[in-house]
Amino acid sequence: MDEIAEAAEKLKLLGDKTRLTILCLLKDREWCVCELVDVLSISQPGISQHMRKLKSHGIVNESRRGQWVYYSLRIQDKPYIQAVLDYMPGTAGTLSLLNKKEPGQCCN
Amino acid sequence: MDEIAEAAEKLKLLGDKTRLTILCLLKDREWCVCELVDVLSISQPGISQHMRKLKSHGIVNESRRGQWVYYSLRIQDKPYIQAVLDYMPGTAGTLSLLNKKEPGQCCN
DNA sequence: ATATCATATAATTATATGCTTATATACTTT
DNA sequence: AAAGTATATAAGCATATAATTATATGATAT
Repeated sequence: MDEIAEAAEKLKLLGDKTRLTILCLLKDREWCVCELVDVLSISQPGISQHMRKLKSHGIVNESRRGQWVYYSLRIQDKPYIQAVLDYMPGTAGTLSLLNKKEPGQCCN
Repeated sequence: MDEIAEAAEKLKLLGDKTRLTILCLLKDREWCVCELVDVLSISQPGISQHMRKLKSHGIVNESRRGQWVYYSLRIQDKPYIQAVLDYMPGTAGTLSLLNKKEPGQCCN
């Protein structure tokens, strides 16, 4: 697959409101699935499926700790994704767009 | 629509191989529809529909001159789109990915 | 006016996408 | 081992998307 096709595939992943929101939340810290469920208006399997796509394209890291699964950004080697996220709100700004507070203690 | 939703909508436009290729071709000069048809493996109505989407989101300018319609980038005010395209090939590199030469004199 | 060329729109179709509910897997605690 | 909690997978459905073909619009030239 050529350079353009590969970039298009990644950009398509960013081109979904829910996924882009997740990536914005991940800008400042890792999040576990239960926290994302708390904050986004979508079911747990919905979150899970989005994370699988992001993971399969190498955009997030997965880390199982105890019964929880934490996701974090993995975009050091993906400059144009970094560039996009640089122009997007971080955790706090995204939460306020969602009219949500930092999720409580669902995982610890 | 909030900031994230709006960005997602624009990124979705970039997340299609054909459209992203068109934007890469437009990096260095304007192109008319007939040239794009020459170079991309897609029908003329296909091109037309992609250009309409790009135009309706303000990503390209349209300029009718004679019987031809020329499109050019309009991304000065869209920094993250600029950033993405900065990492993508320009006209020449894109043509070589497509195994095509500069289109001949279809419009003049 | 008519013919020709360039582009746009409409209608259709096949496929992809995002979501939901139901169920399975994995880990932890008792 | 059994129950409880967190996450993942599967199946199904509704909508969106990108392509095609057919047709309409618009501009130019004879």
